Amino acid sequence: MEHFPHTPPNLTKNQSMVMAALLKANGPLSAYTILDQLRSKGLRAPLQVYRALDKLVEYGMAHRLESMNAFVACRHPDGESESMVAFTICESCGEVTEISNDGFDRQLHKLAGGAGFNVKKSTVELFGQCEACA
Amino acid sequence: MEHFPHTPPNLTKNQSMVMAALLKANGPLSAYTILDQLRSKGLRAPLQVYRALDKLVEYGMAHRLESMNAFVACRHPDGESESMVAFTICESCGEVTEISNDGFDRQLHKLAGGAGFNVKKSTVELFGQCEACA
DNA sequence: CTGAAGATGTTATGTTATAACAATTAATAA
DNA sequence: TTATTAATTGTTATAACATAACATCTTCAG
Ligand SMILES: [Zn+2]
Ligand SMILES: [Zn+2]
Ligand SMILES: [Zn+2]
Ligand SMILES: [Zn+2]
Repeated sequence: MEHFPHTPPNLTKNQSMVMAALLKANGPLSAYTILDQLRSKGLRAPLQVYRALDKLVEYGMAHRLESMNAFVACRHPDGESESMVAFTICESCGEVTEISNDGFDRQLHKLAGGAGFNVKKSTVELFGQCEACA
Repeated sequence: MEHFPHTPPNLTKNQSMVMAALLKANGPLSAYTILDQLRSKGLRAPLQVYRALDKLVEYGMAHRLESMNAFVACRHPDGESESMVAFTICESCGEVTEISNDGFDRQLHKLAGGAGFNVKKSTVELFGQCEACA
């Protein structure tokens, strides 16, 4: 839910540094990995990273991968729905991609709705093999 | 994937104790909560619980909720598909339910397949309000 | 300017999970 | 049975992930 890619508010110093680290990474980063990368730029404590990540996730500029305790920059492909987000995580090469689809979003709400449940936020993480590794 | 509810192999002592703790709980339990409950029965270290949980998850008798770092007994409703599992997690009362659906499973594979991804295992966790709390 | 809200810095602590190794028990086969 | 192997258990220590609490500083509307 609340997925607003490509909508960068004015980021603070710490938020900018963390966002830059996520953008230049080729895959998900843990908060502590980010911290290590930014120690040379003055960051010293986990909280400085977690606070920045909280905001970036709130702004829709980053996502948390629950199954990996890690974070990625939003790579929302243009032309795809912004409704719901799913991630594919290749177990061979570690590549993570972000996909979404209106139809799937509706299916998901329908599935839950059938059980009387009103979905506000979803975590969908798919493990398997990417095209290159298959 | 590999969801085999109601297929209990012969469990070992620790596995049985952990499974019993999950079954009598009304919701998800963290490994450390399980440990505390089973200290009186002789368990002393986190690994004893984690090892049992690993097996129970492998057997399909329990599930790990990635977004909560917690575990639940499989409550797979009879008559539902065993293909893929989704969880609803009520943000008001904490109730967790397990649902699955063949159509949704196909949709999910199709969505990923469209991106060239072959899904082997999925994590779907839905947050919102249950019927009673809505 | 001034007060309120937000962001930062820092220390300490809480929570979740695994490494490494020794000992024991269960299953299998000669 | 007995040797061999595989699985499970027990234990200590440590790694990895996340937040509490509090003081300080910055931003910005009124
Ligand atoms: Zn995104
Ligand atoms: Zn791959
Ligand atoms: Zn189940
Ligand atoms: Zn509820």
